[in-house]
Amino acid sequence: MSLPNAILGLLTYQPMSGYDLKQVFDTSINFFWTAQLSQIYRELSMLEKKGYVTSRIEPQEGRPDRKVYSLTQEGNKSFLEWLNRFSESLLLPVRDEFNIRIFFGSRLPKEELVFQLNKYIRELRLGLELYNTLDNSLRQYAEALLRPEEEFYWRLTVKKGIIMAEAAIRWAEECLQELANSR
Amino acid sequence: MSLPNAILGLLTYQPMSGYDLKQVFDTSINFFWTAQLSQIYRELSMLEKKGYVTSRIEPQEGRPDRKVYSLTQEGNKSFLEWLNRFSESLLLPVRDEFNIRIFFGSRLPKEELVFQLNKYIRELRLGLELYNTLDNSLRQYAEALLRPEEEFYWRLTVKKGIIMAEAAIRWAEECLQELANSR
DNA sequence: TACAGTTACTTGACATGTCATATATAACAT
DNA sequence: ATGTTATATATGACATGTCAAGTAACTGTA
Repeated sequence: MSLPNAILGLLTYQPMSGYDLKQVFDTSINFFWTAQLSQIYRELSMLEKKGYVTSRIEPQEGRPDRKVYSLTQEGNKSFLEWLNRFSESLLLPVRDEFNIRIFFGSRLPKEELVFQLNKYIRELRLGLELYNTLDNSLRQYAEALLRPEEEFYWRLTVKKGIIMAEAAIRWAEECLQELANSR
Repeated sequence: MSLPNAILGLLTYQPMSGYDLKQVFDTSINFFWTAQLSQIYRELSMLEKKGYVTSRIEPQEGRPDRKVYSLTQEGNKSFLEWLNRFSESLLLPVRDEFNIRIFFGSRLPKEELVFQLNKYIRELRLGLELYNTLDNSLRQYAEALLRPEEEFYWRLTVKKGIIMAEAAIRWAEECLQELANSR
């Protein structure tokens, strides 16, 4: 139920096409809930069937016509209901494939584990850099979407990404330490 | 591809029924990769079709017969290949529904946000307690599965759970702080 | 004695997510 | 001239995950 509601939520800002939505996703929600274009298009047609959005074709010269979706009153109502209806448990099932490999770590050569842990750390550091540059451009993003009052909350979600990535780096470094000790 | 390989990995310890596998899951892998019984049964029959496991019916008195699955040589080979084939990117897409709601936080009453953040912290603390008691029982678990040499790696996965939960708690507390400041 | 809970296995429908491919045109670079 | 990237939408096959219910018989509790 997250993706359709994330889409409805973004459409509360302004009418957008599926392509537009993907752009906004990639610079915001994508960091904690990924969506592919194909999924967005599918959800949009399902939301239209339910009457939560309406579409309007905008002819364009030279490039394919835009299909712009707008939120309906029922769509807005449904979104706000979802937003206010926090699930029983706020802890969603974690899916961490990297941890599965660590779980079976005794079957891997230690050098391979050390190599992969270092690679993991490198990738997390790249992610951190991305979050930090994103953090700087948040204000412009808020202005572009005509939603300056959202900036505060967007900043909180970015902060979570940063804190979690830093924690994962610390964990991986401890793993390297313990692997070195156990040799 | 994670679930079938997690199952194959557990079957390297000893032959088990789907029900057994679920028990082991619930006390270990479930913390970073959840699986429902129905999923495990489905994967087992698919793995059998591929020739990665074989099954044998163990008649039981009084209760339904057990269908015990054993790893084949090809199954073991396939598992080890998967284990050694780390994916290009070690950072799987994160799915954090709680963060979606924070993203749209301006649409929620502040008291509701504060309430949910506190609930989030409480749940994470409960999770931490669980991890800590689990940590103490890891040795017995390792002995029960006749795999004392795995304990070291299992402990690393538990450590990740603890570190990540602690980080999430810190984030939520910072959110509460910032919400209080912004009032 | 009735009911709930546990052991054990299975199926079906559905929801969600991924990957590959298709169409079409403009702008830009090699 | 040719190829790549960006704009824009869409579909199909498949993989994966969730939810609900069904069968069957024992064990423990009220």
